Amino acid sequence: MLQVSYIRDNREQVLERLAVKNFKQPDLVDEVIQLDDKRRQTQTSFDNASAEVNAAAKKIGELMRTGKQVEADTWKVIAATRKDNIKELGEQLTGIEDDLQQKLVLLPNLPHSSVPKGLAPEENEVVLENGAIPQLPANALPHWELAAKYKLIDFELGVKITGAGFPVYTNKGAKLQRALINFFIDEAEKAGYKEVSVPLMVNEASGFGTGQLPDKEGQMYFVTEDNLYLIPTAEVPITNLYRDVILKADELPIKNCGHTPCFRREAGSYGAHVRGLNRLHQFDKVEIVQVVNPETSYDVLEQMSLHVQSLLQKLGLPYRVLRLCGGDMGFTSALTYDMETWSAAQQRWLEVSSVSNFETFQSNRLKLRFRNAEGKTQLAHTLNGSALALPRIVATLLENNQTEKGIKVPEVLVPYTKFEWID
RNA sequence: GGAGAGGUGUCUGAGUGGUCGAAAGAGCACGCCUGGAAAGUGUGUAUACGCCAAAAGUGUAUCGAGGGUUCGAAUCCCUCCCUCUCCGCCA
Repeated sequence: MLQVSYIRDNREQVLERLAVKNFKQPDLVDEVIQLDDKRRQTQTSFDNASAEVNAAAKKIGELMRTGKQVEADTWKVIAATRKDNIKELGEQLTGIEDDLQQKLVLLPNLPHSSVPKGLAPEENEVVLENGAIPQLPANALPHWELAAKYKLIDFELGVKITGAGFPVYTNKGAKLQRALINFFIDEAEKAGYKEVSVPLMVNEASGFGTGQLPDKEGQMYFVTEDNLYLIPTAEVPITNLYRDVILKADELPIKNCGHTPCFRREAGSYGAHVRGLNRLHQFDKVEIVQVVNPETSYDVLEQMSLHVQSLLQKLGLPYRVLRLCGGDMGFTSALTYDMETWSAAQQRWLEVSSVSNFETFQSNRLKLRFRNAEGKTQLAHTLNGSALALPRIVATLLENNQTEKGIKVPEVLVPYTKFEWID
């Protein structure tokens, strides 16, 4: 959520930045400013009226104590007449605040100055490409066929017990999952992230804090009986650990990592391009999250990007890094890098990670602050990234490493899988 | 699921209608003391919003949330949420 004070002081710039994101309702900006003007006026009236009544109440207290009953009664009458006025002003004020809030949550985060303008994924900027694109023989199989051939994943069983998009991993497929999770967590810890294990369901306040609500409730599974959402990413519980927290400056940066399953409804996105592991309702992911001093957040973003890249390098996967254009960026992000690996059998890039700086967009909702050098509270910056999401990594590993003998397990994973070949 | 207790500042914890943004202690920060430290001692120590060019200052709100009674509510009443304890059930 953008800060009203910022919008008020930087109207032109806000409009300019929103245009980069192709934001469709720029009028909201002025509506917010107007509502804020009204809010402040009303608050001043309310405060002044309350101050009068408070003073009268105090006076009555004194008069009562000194036994001046009659005089106290006359003040009571005066105070009573002000009451309706205060009540009305108070109702006006909360009404305005609600309106303001409602409009405010519709405004997306402002993109960083380096974000390219653009509407569609094709306009994302390729920052770099790394790793040789493997040339597979003509009879190379896509991962869903490999998964069947080597009995690694049983999609049909998943359909039976739950439904489409909930695969069952079997044999070395299950082992590979666990190996990747442990590898990713170990790498994150080496990079200074502290592991946390968090709930997989969150309440509404948490959903709001990281920006999933009220915007994207359709994407999350909702447990109606208990009013809880299944997490679409560990970002939600991990970042919300710091909701309503004021940190000391020397507690920054906070670096957490965690593995969780992620649940996404992915409503309306069925089709050939989501075959196999390409898009699932449930998948595993290791997430890295940081809470940092605003001065350092863009350096941190680069570090996080490099961390994700190092994982892909160690796994020997060819990848590219994209700087998302305004139109393809998420609602909450100021700058996002997507990492994609080349899926050799499908002949396409698959997104395996997304690393974002949210600046104060989340922390403003979370009330996540720190005490700065002047001793004042200031909103921290939050960032997160997948490091990494499993299914598409599994997909490319299987596809890219297939040989006539079987599938070669990357060297770095062997200590975790305890086997070198899937055959 | 049944029965009970309770939600106060960073924490412990007092506070049953006015002098309460809130005692006391702990913690923390700064100062004094000390060769240095501990102990001791002094001071300070919530957040948000408004007014003000800004600092200073000042006003308002906030004692789980919302509503009510009252001139006045942490304190009384109602509704909701949450936590804890015991019993039951169970990994």
